[in-house]
Amino acid sequence: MLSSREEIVETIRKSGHRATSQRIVVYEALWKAGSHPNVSEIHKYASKSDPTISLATVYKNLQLFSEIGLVREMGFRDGSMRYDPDVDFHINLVCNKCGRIEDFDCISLEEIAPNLIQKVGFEVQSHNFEVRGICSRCRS
Amino acid sequence: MLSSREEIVETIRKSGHRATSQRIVVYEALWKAGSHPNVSEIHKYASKSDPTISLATVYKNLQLFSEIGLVREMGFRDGSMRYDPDVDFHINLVCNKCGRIEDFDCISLEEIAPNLIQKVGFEVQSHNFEVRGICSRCRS
DNA sequence: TCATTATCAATAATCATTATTATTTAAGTT
DNA sequence: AACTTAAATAATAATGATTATTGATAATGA
Repeated sequence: MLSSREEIVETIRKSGHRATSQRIVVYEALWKAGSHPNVSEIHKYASKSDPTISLATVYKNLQLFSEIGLVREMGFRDGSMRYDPDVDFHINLVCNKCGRIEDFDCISLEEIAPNLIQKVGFEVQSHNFEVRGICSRCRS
Repeated sequence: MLSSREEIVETIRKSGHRATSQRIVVYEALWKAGSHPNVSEIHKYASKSDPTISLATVYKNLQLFSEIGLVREMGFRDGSMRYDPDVDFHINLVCNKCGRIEDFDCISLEEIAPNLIQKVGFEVQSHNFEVRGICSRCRS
């Protein structure tokens, strides 16, 4: 997580984009909105800081953040996209009953599939590792 | 892959559902439609066997197949759902440029995250392991 | 056969996302 | 500090995938 406003501004600038107030608001909302939020949840939180921020702006900036590696997109069963600000490799345990998503740390992608670039010529940019089932709460 | 019509019929019946001619057509179309097709591609192929089959029927039956483990759903960036009839654990290498999806066999989920059920009480039902980047064709 | 119930086709409705357009603004330049 | 201009924004219309609805049809069990 980029903690200070200056860090966020710098990261966005470095990527060749403008550090607008809306972008900072969206990035902060991403963390406030809880675990793996979807766009409307992020928009809800962003609206608290900037009541006039448009939904389209939230969409666009989440896309930008995804491109510059600040967030990870997770395509979802219900047709909505969710966003995970933790871009490190891990498993998302998704409960099929309650929909809750739990992070689970595991061995690295390099250990699971070593040398993808040399073996099959595939250059890794991002990853999304979902395991679906029933969580502990729903089982008990 | 369930190769014979009898095998398909039996699998659907065992799950407590009717083995209608439309279901068999959809299941067969799933394989004919090539690698990781989306719903409209599957519908296109199903229509060749049954010209009156409805898009909604294809949707419903793919959902059913997913529930009974005959197919794996893959939520996608473009908002459409894709279907992978290979339900064994593997990595889907998705190219961000051309959209092509390549399968990559790797070590098992049990080796990556042993005893999920004992460790965190999570009961695994299905999985979707996506690694995105640039494929060999697009890099050269 | 008849009754029951799942499934079906057709299409309308929904909802997430993207495109459009006129306006505003960040950030470099003078 | 004012000027310039491409980039970003707000508001909203358009798109497109998916789901809901409804009346018809067909499988299954009594």
